[in-house]
Amino acid sequence: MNLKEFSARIGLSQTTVSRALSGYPEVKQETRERVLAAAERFGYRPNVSAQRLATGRAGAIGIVFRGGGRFGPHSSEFMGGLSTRLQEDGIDILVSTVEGAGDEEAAYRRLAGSKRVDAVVLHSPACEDARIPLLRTLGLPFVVHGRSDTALPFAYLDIDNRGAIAAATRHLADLGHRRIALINGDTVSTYARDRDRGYHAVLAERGIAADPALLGHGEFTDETGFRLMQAFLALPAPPTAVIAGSMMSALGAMRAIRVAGLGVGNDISLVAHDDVFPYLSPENLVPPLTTTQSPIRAAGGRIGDMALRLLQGEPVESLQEVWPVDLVIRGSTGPAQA
Amino acid sequence: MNLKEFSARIGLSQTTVSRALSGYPEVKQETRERVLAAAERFGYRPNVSAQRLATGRAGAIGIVFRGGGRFGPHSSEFMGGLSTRLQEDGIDILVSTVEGAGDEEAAYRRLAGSKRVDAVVLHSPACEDARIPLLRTLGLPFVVHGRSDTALPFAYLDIDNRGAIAAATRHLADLGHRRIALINGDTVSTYARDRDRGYHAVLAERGIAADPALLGHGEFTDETGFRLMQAFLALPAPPTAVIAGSMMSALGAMRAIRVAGLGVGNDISLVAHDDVFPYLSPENLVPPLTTTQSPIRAAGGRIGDMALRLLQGEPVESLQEVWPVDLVIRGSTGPAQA
DNA sequence: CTGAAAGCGCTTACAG
DNA sequence: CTGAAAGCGCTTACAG
Repeated sequence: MNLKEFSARIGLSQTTVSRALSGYPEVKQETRERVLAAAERFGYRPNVSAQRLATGRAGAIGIVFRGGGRFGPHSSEFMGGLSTRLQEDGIDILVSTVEGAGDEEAAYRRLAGSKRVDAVVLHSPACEDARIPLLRTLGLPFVVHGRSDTALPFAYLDIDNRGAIAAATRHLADLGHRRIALINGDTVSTYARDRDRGYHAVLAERGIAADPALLGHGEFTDETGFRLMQAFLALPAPPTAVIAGSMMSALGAMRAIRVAGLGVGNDISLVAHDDVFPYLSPENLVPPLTTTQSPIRAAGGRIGDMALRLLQGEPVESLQEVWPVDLVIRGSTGPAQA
Repeated sequence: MNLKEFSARIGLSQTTVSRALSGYPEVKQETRERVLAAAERFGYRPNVSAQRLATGRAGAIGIVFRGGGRFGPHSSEFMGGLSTRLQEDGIDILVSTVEGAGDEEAAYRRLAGSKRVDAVVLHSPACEDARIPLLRTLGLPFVVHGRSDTALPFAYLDIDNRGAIAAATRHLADLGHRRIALINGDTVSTYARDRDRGYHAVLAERGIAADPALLGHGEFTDETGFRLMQAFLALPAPPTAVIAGSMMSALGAMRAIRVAGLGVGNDISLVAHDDVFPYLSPENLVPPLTTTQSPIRAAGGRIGDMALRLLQGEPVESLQEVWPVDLVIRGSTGPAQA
């Protein structure tokens, strides 16, 4: 049933019915109620394609993932928060997957050109990210999950990566550790740079010489965590503590520690950054893991919120947030062994 | 730029331009090339909302998730495959999240009523799933990931859950195990029933009495795996082998085994069903895990394919597949200890 | 507060 | 092989 039929059936014009359904103020309360009740009864729902064409709004927000749709756990949790939030406002979320970074530009051009989305969420920004000027050129509004160094302001939500890793490093230094390793993410991302900075700042603050051999970069997987930790343990002077950038890396690191016949928490202290996955809790590990925690799911929800506000015309300057990160001390960190 | 402007610019009618761009056969080759080149040069792309309204096709496929968007790793991998495949054909994927099962019906009604999607993918079916008759009533085409007992045929792709767990159980029995535990998924799903069946069939075949205390059900999380395994180990006669329904459960089970001071592979054999996650490989665990493996990502891709074919009018009877599952033997399974 | 009608940007049956 | 025009199902400026 379409609007024409439906409005004929209830003896009102299409105009009035449309307005009643869309919540416009100029409809009499009684009329609105009648329309809503009838829509419910007849099961009438406006055709979204027609609405979108008529209003010029796509009613959707886009997000592009590299790696051919190999969503990691971080992306999934983030998406869960984002889509749940956007759904409240009836906004669809359009996921595009591309193979490499080179295809990403084409994806944005396509999204913008075909008016398929009203805005996009940009994630995993590099320190100087070419996608930001591109989106500006395309006139496609965007919210960044993370930060980037740019001349012009933009909407973003980031967590305090620097502060988080600084807190973790400081906690370990307080326990007497002097050889502290860091398993960080890929090298181009701003978040990895910020974490490196937090780490180095505290080392300097405590008069600990930074050893490049104790700093590793790689994907947030169990395997990378394992491999990097094994390399650390094979050093002439292995670390007595390690900070893992994610729960996945931490699982691998724990494994490497055990394989080496060492104990987590007594021989080697371990802190992980936890993005909070419902299926993997740090307090359930043995020993329970000390973490810096920040639910990436909540960040997804908040970014959905910000995207909506951006589309309502809020200036980007008021859409910039940095979330603090808590350090939660559990059993995996302890005094440095002599 | 819209079609009117664009076609005026290149001196052709909207009709011809539209046909050239959509690949209709009646356009002269030379004209088509001219149009495509011009579209590229001017950056013209048809407005998708207008296309959708004109054609009556939503150009999108829907999928509904329960649990408020708390996507587990299985959903994510599946979605990666699905969206990558659909994207090849320019079909969007529309994710709806609902809280509980009760809200799911409303979600389908909304998707169907507003013509937001052309078809949906139904997942995690129960043995008798009310959503199947509902979708049929709504006239919304669908492909099921999994199977369900229904009178009428429908399109589906499932893996051979029964055969997979039967193979795992048989492998353990061959190694001399007589007390084999199974950590299965939730109880209502068809896949869990099929796995139970495969397990029980082999126990019967080998003359092993089934002990209900060795059969556990729950979410595929690290925590559930841990909890169930601890319960098994606390039995008067604990199992010497265990089959975990997912890699997540297996991680938890391994942890429980270690916490009990036992070794995986020597004291307790472990087989896991592996849906293949890029960030967690069974061969990287210590010991490497024996698994029944079936990439859920590939299943997502294939289901995208089937959905497309369904929309092209292929009969559901030709859209029914059951994938065999391989048993890959690694170090986590060994001879039963006396 | 309500309605007639134009317009959103496409596709496609029909005519040539 | 190409084009003029109707139609997809809404929204909304304008008029009353």
